[in-house]
Amino acid sequence: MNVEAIIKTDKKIPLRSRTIIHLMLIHNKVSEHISHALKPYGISIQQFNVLRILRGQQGKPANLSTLNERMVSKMSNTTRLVDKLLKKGYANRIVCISNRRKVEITITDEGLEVLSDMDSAMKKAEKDLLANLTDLELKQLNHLFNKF
Amino acid sequence: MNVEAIIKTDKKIPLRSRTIIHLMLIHNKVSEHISHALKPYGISIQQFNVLRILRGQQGKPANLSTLNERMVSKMSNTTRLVDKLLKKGYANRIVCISNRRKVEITITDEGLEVLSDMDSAMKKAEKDLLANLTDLELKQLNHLFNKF
DNA sequence: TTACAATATTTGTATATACAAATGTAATAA
DNA sequence: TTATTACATTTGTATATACAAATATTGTAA
Repeated sequence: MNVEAIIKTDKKIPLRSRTIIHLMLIHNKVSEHISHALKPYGISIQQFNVLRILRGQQGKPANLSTLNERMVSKMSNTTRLVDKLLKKGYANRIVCISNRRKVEITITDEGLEVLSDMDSAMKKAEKDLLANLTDLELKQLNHLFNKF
Repeated sequence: MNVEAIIKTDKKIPLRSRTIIHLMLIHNKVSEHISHALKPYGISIQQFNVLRILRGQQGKPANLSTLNERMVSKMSNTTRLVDKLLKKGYANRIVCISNRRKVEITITDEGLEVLSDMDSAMKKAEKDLLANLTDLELKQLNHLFNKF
C-alpha cells in the first residue's frame, strides 16, 4: 500500500504527515473489509462490538456507562445503538430495580447464536487483512502502537 | 496505550484481533485530535482534505472524479462535500465548457488563506500525536503499514 | 438521424454520529 | 421535608455518510 500512489500525488510527503495519512488509509481499508464481512448479518461494527461486550459479561447485565467504557470507539449515543440490537432481538433492556436511573442490558440467546456466526466471519476478515504480516511483525506493530 | 486497559478487559486477546482493535483505538485517538485541531476553523477532516487537494492542483481546476480519486477516505458524496466549501467561500464550482457533464472546482483566495492557517494547526496536531515516536520508528511503522 | 450505452454529477432516502439539552431518579445538606 | 446537586439515560437537532436511483450530457453504432 503505497501512500503516494493511492492519493495520486507525485510530491514527497513529510514523514509525520505521511504516517498519519497512511494510518487513515489503512483504517479505511480495514473498516471497509470488516463492514463488508458483517454485511450479511445486517449489523454495523459498533453493534457487533456491543454484542461482544455483552457476551463478555457472561450473564451479568451491563448498563450503558459500562458499555461506553468498554467500547472501542466511544460514541455519544449508546442508547440508540442498543435500540437497534433490541429491535433485532439480540439484546434485552430492563430498568435496574436497585437504581431506576440505570438500565440493565443483556444479550439474548438469539444474539449469542448470531454472534458466534459473526465471529467466524470476523476471524476470516482479520486473517485476510493481516495475511502479509508475520507474528513478529504484528508484535512490532503493537509495540509501535503503544507509543501513540 | 494498552489495549486491554482501555477496553477494560482482563482476557488475553489473540494477536490478530488485538492488532485490529489497537488500530481502531489509535485511529480514534488520531482523528479526534485532528478534528479538535480543525474545530476552530469550522471544517471537517474531509473538507480540509479536499481543500488541500485543490491547492495541490496549483490553479488547475479539479472535477469531482479527480477529487474522489485523491481523497484519503473516498466517500460517495463529494458533491455535498464541495457544496459546503462553496457556502463557506473556500471553493468555486463552474460547469466545464468542453464537457458539460463535468464540473470544475477551484480553491478561492480566501480558501488558500484559511488553509495556510489550518496547516499550522495540523502540523502541531501531528507533532503532538507522534511525539513519542522517533523518525526511525515512524519509518518502521510506514514499512509495516505497507504490508496491509 | 435515432437509439443505446457510457460518463459525470446530483438527488433521495435511510441510517449514523456528534453535541447539547431535557428527563427522571437518587443522594445530600439545610 | 425541601432544595440542590449529581447521576444515568433519553431525546432533539444538525450534520455526515452510504447506497441507490435519477438526471443530464456525450459518444457510438445501426
